[in-house]
Amino acid sequence: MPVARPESSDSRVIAHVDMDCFYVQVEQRKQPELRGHPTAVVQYNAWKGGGLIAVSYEARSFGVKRSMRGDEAKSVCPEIQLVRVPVARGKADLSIYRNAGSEVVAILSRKGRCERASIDEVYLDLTDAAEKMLSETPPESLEVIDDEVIKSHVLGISAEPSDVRQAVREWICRSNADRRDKLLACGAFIVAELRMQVLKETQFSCSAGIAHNKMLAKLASGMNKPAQQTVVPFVSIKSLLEPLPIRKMKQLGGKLGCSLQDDLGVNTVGDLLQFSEGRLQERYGINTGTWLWNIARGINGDEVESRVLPKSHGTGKTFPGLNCLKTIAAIERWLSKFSEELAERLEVDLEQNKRIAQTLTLHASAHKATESQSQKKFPSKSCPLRYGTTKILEDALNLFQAGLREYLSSSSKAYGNGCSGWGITNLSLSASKIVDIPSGTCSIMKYFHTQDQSCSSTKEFNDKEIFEAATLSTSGSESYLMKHLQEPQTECHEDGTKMNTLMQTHLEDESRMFEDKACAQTNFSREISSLSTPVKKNEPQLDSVGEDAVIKDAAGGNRSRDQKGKALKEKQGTSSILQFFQTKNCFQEPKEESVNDMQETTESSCSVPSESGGIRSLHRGADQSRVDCIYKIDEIDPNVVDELPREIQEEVRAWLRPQKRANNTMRRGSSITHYFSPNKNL
DNA sequence: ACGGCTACTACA
DNA sequence: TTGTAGTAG
Repeated sequence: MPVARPESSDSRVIAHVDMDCFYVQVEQRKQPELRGHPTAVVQYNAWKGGGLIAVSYEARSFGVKRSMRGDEAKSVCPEIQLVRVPVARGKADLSIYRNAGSEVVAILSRKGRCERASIDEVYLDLTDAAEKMLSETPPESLEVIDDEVIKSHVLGISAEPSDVRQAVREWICRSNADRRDKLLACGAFIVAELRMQVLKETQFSCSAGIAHNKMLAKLASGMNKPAQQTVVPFVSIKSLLEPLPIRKMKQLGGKLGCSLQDDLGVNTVGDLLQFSEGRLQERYGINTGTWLWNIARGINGDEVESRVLPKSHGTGKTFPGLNCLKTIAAIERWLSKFSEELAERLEVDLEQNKRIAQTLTLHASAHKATESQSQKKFPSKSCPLRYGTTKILEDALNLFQAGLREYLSSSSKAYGNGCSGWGITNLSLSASKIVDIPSGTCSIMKYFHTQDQSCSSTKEFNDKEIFEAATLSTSGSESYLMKHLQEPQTECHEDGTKMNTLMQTHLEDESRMFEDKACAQTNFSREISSLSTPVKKNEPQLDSVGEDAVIKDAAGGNRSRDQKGKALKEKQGTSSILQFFQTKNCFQEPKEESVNDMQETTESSCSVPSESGGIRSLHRGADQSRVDCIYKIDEIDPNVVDELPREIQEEVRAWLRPQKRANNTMRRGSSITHYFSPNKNL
């Protein structure tokens, strides 16, 4: 449900930029011979020529519509060129469009706050830029005005068609105009400029709306397409909205809009004006009621959020009708592909944007197989996200099992895994709760994060530990590196349960110690501690440097590191120390024990049944960390450090150096050891 | 149950 | 916090 937000100002300059049939343009750039021809992008081709997801304007003029099948489009427009969406791992892969969208965002974000609203839509807050222009080079002072500005559509301008251009020119340059209009005029200049830049640098055309808020800008961007822009002056708002069918408004295209029509007889936005705020609140709740009252008047306080990156990554597929998945084996096959794609995208996000995702969620829809399940929805399930394809797969499978168990629980009969009882028609996996890695971690992060895929031993709970690719906590009180790049350890505790109880007391000690001895830290650990989110009182800031850490190659260390290093170097072009860390390649298929091992726990905030029928605790705060990959620190040839970029050489040397720890008895067996000890609860 | 895939927000 | 529902392109 939409919610009302106070309006910070009624003279902001907000733009909504909408790419024209974006997927088509992306394909036309790739294949220029398609330009000018009726073209559509279609995904999958098996059934009736696949479904259209983007249609060029040439094709639209033939009556081709989105959501037609490919065959249908061909019959309406025989010369249409159908371009298939790329397929990877047996499913549609939209990454080329996502990446193209990023190109556009990079340009549009130059002039003000930029919010990526979808793969092909962006909101801009150009208030500051417009005010600057108005004070420095107001439109009335300009001698030449770009044609792209003159071609703007300005709502409410009355002129004969032959005079429109002149009327727009005058509106833009009026020296006695309302300040709000002048700001919008400046916005029109800025947006025209941006759109030209986008065209020049990406070859993509776009349309835009320029108004005083997001809602109006969005409305306007769709009014004149393709490759045009539309301005909504303040005085035109009323006449724009009054006759507008209610369902044209964003957020009112679905059930809410339907309810307004059916229950209140509201067919246009103007019709809404007759209802008091109280009445609307009565019917739709405080928030939505106020929101409705506001939008009827063109009031919308939504801020343009500064966000150019997505808040989540997802991948999934539908399996309609007889294609539904009926066995765990089939589920696993697909989850495996999804895990791969997700891990890949997360990896790119980490590398490019220094962000990590914290939550893995599995969504599914199920076929109704029995009456008892017919109404029941397959529940979605989440758990902490661990990086690496195999870990994601392992967790996803557990989430699925948990969901399935719940889904089937109501049915009178107990269904086995066979081909009985259920069929999955939609399955997807997503990664969310993405947070930035604090700056300063990046230098070293780059060199270690890539170990994820290769680092997937499931004997992890019994191993000594040093690195963890990425794991997470729900507490948010520890640093990223603490969770991911663990210090060498001095001890290995096998009993996670005991450790947990010990931890509580040790944490406080550790916290005090940290404050006292912060300067004794190595560079490496200093970086670690600098990463920490601001320390709250009583929240431990952990720090520990293992003196005699044993770092071993979890793969067994049979090959010399030089061999392994060379092999990887050629393949990946990375420095050898990194390869050393990467080459443990302790790639193992998940073993059942890894799940069956799980002990029952009573304190978990979220428990899912494990395959063995035990309970697997998912959110355990600080105890999330596991470590899989182990190295012998003295196996690292100090010379390879020279191959690292200078900015991290010191960090690594300090870390490799035997620690001088005069007064460090507390460190041995200190809380970090417990903190990162094997945790059988997870 | 053939409009597939993705992603966001609000809410309980 | 996790999970659901609604919305949109």
